[in-house]
Amino acid sequence: MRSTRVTLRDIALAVGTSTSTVSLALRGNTRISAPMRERVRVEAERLGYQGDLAGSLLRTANPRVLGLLCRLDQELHFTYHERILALAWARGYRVLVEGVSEGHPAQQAMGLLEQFRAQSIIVIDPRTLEGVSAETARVPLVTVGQERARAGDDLVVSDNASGIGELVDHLAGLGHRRVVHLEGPAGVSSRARRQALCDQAAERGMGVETVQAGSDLDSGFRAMESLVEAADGAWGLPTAVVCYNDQCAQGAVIALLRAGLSVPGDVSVSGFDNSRVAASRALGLTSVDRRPEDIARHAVERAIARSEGDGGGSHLQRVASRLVVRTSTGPARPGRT
Amino acid sequence: MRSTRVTLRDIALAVGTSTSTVSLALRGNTRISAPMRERVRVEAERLGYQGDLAGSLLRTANPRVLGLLCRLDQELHFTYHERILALAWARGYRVLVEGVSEGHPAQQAMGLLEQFRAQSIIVIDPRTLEGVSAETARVPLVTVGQERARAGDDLVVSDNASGIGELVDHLAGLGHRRVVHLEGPAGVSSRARRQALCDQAAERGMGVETVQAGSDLDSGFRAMESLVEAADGAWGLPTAVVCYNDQCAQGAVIALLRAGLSVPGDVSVSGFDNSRVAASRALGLTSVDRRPEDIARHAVERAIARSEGDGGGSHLQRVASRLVVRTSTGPARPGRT
DNA sequence: GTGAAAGCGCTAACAT
DNA sequence: ATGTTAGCGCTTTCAC
Repeated sequence: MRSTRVTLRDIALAVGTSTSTVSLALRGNTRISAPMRERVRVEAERLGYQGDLAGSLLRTANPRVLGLLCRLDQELHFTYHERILALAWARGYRVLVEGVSEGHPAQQAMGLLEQFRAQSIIVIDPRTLEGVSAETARVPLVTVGQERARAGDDLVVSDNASGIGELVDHLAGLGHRRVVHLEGPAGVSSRARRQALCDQAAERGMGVETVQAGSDLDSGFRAMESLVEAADGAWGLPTAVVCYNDQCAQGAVIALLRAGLSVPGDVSVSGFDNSRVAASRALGLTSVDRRPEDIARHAVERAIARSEGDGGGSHLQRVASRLVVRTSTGPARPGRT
Repeated sequence: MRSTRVTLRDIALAVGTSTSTVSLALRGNTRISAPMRERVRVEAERLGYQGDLAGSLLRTANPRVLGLLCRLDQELHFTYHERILALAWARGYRVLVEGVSEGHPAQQAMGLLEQFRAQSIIVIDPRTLEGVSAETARVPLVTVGQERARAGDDLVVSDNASGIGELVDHLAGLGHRRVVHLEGPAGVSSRARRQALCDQAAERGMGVETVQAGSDLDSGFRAMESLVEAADGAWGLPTAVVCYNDQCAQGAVIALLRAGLSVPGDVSVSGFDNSRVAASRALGLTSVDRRPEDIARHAVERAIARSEGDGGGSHLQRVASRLVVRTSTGPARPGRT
């Protein structure tokens, strides 16, 4: 809790050299002799030197700072965030994270990142930028999602088809001939996922019926509650329900259990995103994994390239998803459709 | 995506004045005449001026930057984070958020905040600093949790007793004479909560039996699974279960439902934290709310005071919790203990 | 009411 | 192999 900061100058004075030597030495530049580098390192340690980014930021052309804009209340965004931080750090980049939420609009968040000199910004899900014209951004954007936040930028997109294809195969193999899809909230992502499901199911001669639900626990709960009411017993229910995401699936499972039905005995349920709850023993949701590590890797890759001045055309990276089978899906009850 | 930044100098040149005037004008200093302030504002807008914190940070003694260290994978931390951001922003402070996670240890996170000149740091839950000697921090810390991260710092603490007292009253009123407590992970927080429950229950002549569980879905699920197995039917089960937090409670509910039991018909279940899942219709958990808005308010208050040089003794703020009753608790089945 | 000048801590170009 | 110098964009005296 010392009031005055230890600077390069303090180290230089202590070692008896110049600030520029200290600066280079601390960054491990080989222009400085090994022994000198060591002496500097030791002295910096002793004085408790903590670099000041303000000075560094100001001077250098590429301060190696990336921005990240996401909605941290969504677990998947948190997963991306974690991976992105680790990867960027390993490459010597710092990441400034801004979580967009009700009390902290995207406009503010974006401004702050630019004020701190983020050289390029990774945006998880274009909807995070709702209310901001992406055009106002003065830096390159790398979007993770189904569509670019702004033309000319880079995009890392999940390929839903692969994982959903595996899911449909899995369900067909278990004898399910018809599935109900609990659809997500209106939007590109939801549409893309539904389209993929319909396409893949059609190819395999499986029927899909779509019901409006949403992305959270209660959307799934309510939608399933309605289905159960309308069905009047297990015989009127579909044998399998494919949900927009894991939260929605969780709601659906709870509704089934509350109705005295068994999962997967009476109804099989699948989710999407392979989140923590999916992996839990309590639910054991069969779910589609989007390989967040790979997505994060590509996003960081592009963000760094852009921050280093790569202005070449807008890149597109497609990452295949894959199915993770757990206990929430099982054989279709014979005799039911 | 312009390559070169618009600076104060650019605005000054355009308006035909000096950078110092522009600087003062943009910050609304009344030393500058109103018409001049307006001209500067307009020109800044026209040029798309975006302040550069690097310069500002470097020059000014109190750059009005707070740091926030939390575990963003926990919903409650996210809630605090959101409130803190909004409150700090309203008072003209920026907040740099660092989410500690596996790939991004507390040491790194703390270092980064200091490098960016955070004047004081709010730490949600002292366990967030695991692996870091808090003594190394060169700035004041404000801890939110049950104990200080470092002696001499400020603490904002949840008063468990008030909410848990209400909970015990509520359960007693419903006819419950004995409750089982699903305890959280070993640690101060868990201990404090258990102690509060035992104290409050003792005062009202209610019996408490403690079972080791944890803080997540599966801890609750497993613990409840064991209880159900051991009980062999509803008659051997407690009439009410008080869980460490909402996640744990959720696991407990799912275990009960899977066993064909009803909540609250057979067993009442309560949580802690009043999270989104507690408020969901699917679960409707009776839960203890910690008034995160108030906690956030006090934390921001102290952090700002410290950043402005308030060195006076270490403050302690206690925030009362309160019960939120929902549908997961109901009358005890008559005849059962 | 406004401008000139100094300097925050750092890095990069240019000496030596 | 190391030191000197200039300057990043901003705020803050201090002088007018």
